[in-house]
Amino acid sequence: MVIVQERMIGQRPGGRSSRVLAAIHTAVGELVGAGVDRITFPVIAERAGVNPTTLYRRWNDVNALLEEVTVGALTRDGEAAPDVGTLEGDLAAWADAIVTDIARPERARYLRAMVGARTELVSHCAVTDRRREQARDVIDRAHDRGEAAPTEGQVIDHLISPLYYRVIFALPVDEEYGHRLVRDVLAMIRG
Amino acid sequence: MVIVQERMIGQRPGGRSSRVLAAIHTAVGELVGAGVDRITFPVIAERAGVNPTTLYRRWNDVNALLEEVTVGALTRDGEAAPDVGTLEGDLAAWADAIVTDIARPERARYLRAMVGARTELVSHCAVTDRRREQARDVIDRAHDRGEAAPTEGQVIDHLISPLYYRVIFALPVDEEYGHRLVRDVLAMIRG
DNA sequence: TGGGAAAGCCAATATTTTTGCGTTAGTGAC
DNA sequence: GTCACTAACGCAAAAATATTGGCTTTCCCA
Repeated sequence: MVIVQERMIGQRPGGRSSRVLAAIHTAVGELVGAGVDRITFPVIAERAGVNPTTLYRRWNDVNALLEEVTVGALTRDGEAAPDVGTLEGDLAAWADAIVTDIARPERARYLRAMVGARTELVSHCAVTDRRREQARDVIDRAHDRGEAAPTEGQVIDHLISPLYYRVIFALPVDEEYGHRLVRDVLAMIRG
Repeated sequence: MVIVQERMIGQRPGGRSSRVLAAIHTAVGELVGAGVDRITFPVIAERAGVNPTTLYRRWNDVNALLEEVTVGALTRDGEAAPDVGTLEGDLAAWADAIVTDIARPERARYLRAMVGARTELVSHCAVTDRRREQARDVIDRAHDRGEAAPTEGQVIDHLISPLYYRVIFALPVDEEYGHRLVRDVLAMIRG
């Protein structure tokens, strides 16, 4: 006589598992920050003091792990888009912040790894979701001041997309370029 | 007595080398087209009837080979941007062509692999250079007709970039989206 | 033709990935 | 508390992939 006990089969968030996960995330961050070129599971595992098998079991490949770390880091630091007082000023200052952020070599490494991890269509991109919220803020402030403003989609398509596109294809990005994009977006809403 | 003979030390375009190269390119194309998920050097080598070492010697990694194949394919099919008779019509038809092109799963696979291959800054992106030429054509035709037209850079930044951005991040793309981008670009030059 | 080197192949080695299975340690039930 | 259950980790062996040294083929040019 066997009684199959019905129980909540769930994850295990506490204790050792979380410690291991934290160690792995930290290790990845250190390696990427140090500019290590060959980031493999064995390398990460050694630095985290963990068995490589654990990594292979939990993630399909290195890119998937890098994506997870990236998303975690991006959702954690929730700085708001700068508030300068005008739409053009807000957009320009925000573009500057984005440029200095994504022009960092390790951020580029993360982004490219993320792209490699994608295999099938998704409805939204976690990495740029934060950007979407920030765009929302800037636009709302403009509306409150009675200024005409682009839509959220327009900001994503014509400011965020070109910037990320360039970083991903390893093309140079600077503040002047960001400002040009801002001018284009503003011209768009006057058209 | 040794005489170091000064000779053109160059590549070797003919004979076996070119046959091997062609076989490799073909093999990659077939594998990508067939949707094979794990494309490794041994797999490619077997299909091409070549020793894997040849691949390791010639390319640093699979992504580098995929990039080469991609660039070759893109520069080969040199269809011109459609000529409808108006700037808006040209841009819309061109956007449609791009959407149907890059929405294909194997193209997305190529693009993502390319991105993974990039490690250091480059001055231009071979894959989108063809797009730049096409943009140039559309803009020149508009100018010839006396129409106001965006700059080449604007077309790249606000039409090409958002489209590729979406494909790379595995976000859905359709013709309606392309048309929205075209409308934004046109609004921009009126602003 | 024939010298010289580019490009291939083969074989040995290193590294990474995969898999089966024993062990550790969170978690809920009592 | 302690017990049963099992998710998650570790270990070790095997498979696959990547790397490297040295030899052979075959283009290319004189």
